[in-house]
Amino acid sequence: MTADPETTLRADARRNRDQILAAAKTIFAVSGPEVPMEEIARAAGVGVGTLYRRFPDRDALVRAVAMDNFERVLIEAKVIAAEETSAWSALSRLLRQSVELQLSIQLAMVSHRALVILKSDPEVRRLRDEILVVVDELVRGAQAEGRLRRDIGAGDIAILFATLLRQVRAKVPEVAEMAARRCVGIMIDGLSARPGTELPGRPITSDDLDPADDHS
Amino acid sequence: MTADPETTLRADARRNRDQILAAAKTIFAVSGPEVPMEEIARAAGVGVGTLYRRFPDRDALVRAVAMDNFERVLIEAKVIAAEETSAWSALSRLLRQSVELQLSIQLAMVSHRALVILKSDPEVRRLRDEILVVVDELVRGAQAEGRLRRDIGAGDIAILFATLLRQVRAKVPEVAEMAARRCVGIMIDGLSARPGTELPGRPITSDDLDPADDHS
DNA sequence: ACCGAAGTGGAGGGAAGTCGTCCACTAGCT
DNA sequence: AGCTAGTGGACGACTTCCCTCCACTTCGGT
Repeated sequence: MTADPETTLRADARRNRDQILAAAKTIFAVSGPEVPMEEIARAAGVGVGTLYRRFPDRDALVRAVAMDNFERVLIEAKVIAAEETSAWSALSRLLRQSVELQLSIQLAMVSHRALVILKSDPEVRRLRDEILVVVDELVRGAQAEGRLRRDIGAGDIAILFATLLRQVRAKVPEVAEMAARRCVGIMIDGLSARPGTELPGRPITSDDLDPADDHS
Repeated sequence: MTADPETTLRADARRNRDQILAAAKTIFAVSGPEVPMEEIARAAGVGVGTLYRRFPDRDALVRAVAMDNFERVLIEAKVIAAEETSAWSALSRLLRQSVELQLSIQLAMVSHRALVILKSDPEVRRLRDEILVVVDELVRGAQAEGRLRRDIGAGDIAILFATLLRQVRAKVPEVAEMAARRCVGIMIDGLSARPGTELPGRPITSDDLDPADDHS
């Protein structure tokens, strides 16, 4: 479904489509999935008309962005897992990269809006689950190696990063970016095994994150 | 300015005012300072009319909430600092409590909206600065004790917690709450001194957080 | 008990912002 | 060179939120 319509697209249209996707990814990442469509269009250097031609409505765009990102992350995760020699180093490298990769929205199922949209799309869910499987393996692996604290689940990590990576504002953009990177660093240290304190509650698994069957 | 109007208020009015403040605090904490006024009114069990009678506009409400919270936190911080025997234990206890105290918005100067509002109010700033002074002392103290990693500033901590404490959604509310608590735990561990990895950039100080002289 | 002042709720006018359509125009492809 | 896919952005409908206003209720002193 991703390869089909892309091939039949005229060259310039194709380019625009990619730009829209890229712009949307960035903007969604910092401002959530509810930003005005026009802003996305502007950032992509196209008109709203074009945007709507390509993605019939906001939901379609969100879905597309999610797909794209999940795919990228999944690949990245697999590559890293293959390259690194230990699960722990793979995990921490993946997390560090996630700043650039804007893992945020992707895991950020944390946004209610995005959540309901994605929930309905089995394909997206499948991808997401695949990612979680990889992460889960890394987690278990790193724990087996004795590098990752044992009182933790993949869900803990997901939540940690999903919430952390959004919207760190500061005086200057560079500071904000640095801040994000530092936060990740601190968190990774917090994750590593050590004689340290015990966490309250029980490890949060990926199941805990599943889209709630919402009542509202 | 806080004691004056409260005393002349009729008993029921007083009660309503408090409920509004409490509701606003909670709601701001999870959804940011831009939520519809009506929602706050509803949560407080009053009509919008009442809300507006007590706080002429949104800004006034935000200010009031900030004042109230800053005051509470400041007191709390001082008490803790006095009770605990080491700066590190004081710091980590304060941070742990911040979940309940919803330190979020207060430090969450992170929200652009709140930021500009509070920036204009010298009284609020004074309070905020006082808090930062206390935290700064704890940070330095804990570092002197060798318990807190040295490559960190009060700003790092502020950012860490401000971003972390907002809106952790999950299947069930209890899980969300637990998740928040666990995140804090992990972060505290990440903050503690250890042979661990070095952080990128330089320590972020409280100055870095100061309201930007904004161009937008 | 009673009454005046203080307080209350929520309907509704109006401002602001978004959405998605539509169509005159441009530029790829053959 | 022409046909057609593609483009941009003005625009009307609609939603959302703000805050005012006023008929009604409640408090608290006498």
